[in-house]
Amino acid sequence: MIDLKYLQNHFDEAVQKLQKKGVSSDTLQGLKTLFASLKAANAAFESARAEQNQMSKLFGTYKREGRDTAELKVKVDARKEEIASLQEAAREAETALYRVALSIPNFPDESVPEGADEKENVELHKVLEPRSFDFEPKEHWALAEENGWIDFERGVKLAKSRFSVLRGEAARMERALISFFLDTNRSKGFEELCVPFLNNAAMLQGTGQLPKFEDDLFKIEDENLYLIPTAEVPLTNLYQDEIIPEKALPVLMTGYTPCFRREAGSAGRDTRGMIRQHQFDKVEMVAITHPEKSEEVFEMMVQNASDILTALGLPHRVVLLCGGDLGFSAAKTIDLEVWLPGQNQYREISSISTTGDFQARRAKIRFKEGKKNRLAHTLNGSALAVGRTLIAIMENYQNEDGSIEIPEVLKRYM
RNA sequence: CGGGAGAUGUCAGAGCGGUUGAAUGUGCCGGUCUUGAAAACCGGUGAGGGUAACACCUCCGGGGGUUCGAAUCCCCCUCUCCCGGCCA
Repeated sequence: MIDLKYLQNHFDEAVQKLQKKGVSSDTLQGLKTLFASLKAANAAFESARAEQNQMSKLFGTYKREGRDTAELKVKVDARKEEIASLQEAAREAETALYRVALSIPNFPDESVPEGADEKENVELHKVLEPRSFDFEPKEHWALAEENGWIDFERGVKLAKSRFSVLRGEAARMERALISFFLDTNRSKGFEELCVPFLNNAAMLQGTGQLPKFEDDLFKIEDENLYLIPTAEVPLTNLYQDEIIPEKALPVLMTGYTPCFRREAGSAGRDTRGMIRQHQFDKVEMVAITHPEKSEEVFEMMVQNASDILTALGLPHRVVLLCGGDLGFSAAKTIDLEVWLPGQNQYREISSISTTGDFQARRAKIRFKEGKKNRLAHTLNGSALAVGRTLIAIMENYQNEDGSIEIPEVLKRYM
């Protein structure tokens, strides 16, 4: 959630910043008004309640002194209804405010370039030269079929479309990649965690998936739980509603989880192959930092993900997202796009974001700074998306006969 | 899933319906003492909102109710622990 006091005191700046994310000034004006209404309603209710409390306390005094309380009771009763309605008004004001506030995206960081969509993202640099092929490189689904690595049909049979089954060497490589990623992250100081793949609504609200993006989630109706769309949800919310000692910062976590996404808005996109599935494996990094240290940790996370790709020998480029392409919670995002020779293009394989204090404010993740509690910064990033790495290896390590080499660093895992 | 017990501040653990936001112990911070440390003693120490700072409001698992007034009484839910069933 954005800082409502900031919105109140620096309205024009706020409008300007959120323009990059397509939020109208009318919406923000409405939010500002709701915030003012809440404060007014609270003030009215609280002063009425204060009077009531004082009168109630008198009963104790009167009784001890043996005085009659009948007159006092009449006085209190007279205001009862009024106070109840003031309380109701304050509650309604709060509900109205949060209904809007929770659906407002985060402010983009100053360093985020202007732009409407992914076409205006800025390539920062490339790592590794794509190899040249003396034959026509195939796309991963063709290679998958030739090698019997991915069983798309039976995945659909077991569940529905956009589910698939990895078989044999592919299944082993999936497992090898997970281990390789976790080990690498651990060597950079990230604690490895194994977390629930179902989280409750409060957690999904904490990281920003709810209330706005419920349609993108798989929900277990009977239990009121959601399949996580990314390990960012459980890892970040591990510290929801907690106050972390300053010396424990930064908290660096990594974990492997499957991720589940309805892909509600992407009908027709990437229907072929394993690029976009309802279920995929991912190893995630999450950091909770002191606000002054988040930039530094962000750079480290980008470097780490890039280093993993480099270690695998996968050519990639580092891209700074423009304002229009930023996600809901993100203040700043860098994508790593891996080269897919079969598709002859770069495709996203990792996305590293800082949310500033946006998620921390929602999830109440704070730390002790001296005597004061302060909102932390939260960051997250893939290192890496496992299925897409598998695809990248297939396409980059293919031979003319359709066979696939195993990257050197993975050999000890297979 | 069935039966019993419980949910209070870092933790432990009190709390007749009214000066209890909460005894006491413990932990932590500061001070006295000490060459230093320990011990002892003194003081401070939950969160959110609000304020220039006070005041003030809210929070004793969550929600609702009774009452002038609820941590204390009633109802519902959730969670934890113990017993039984089932089970990786």
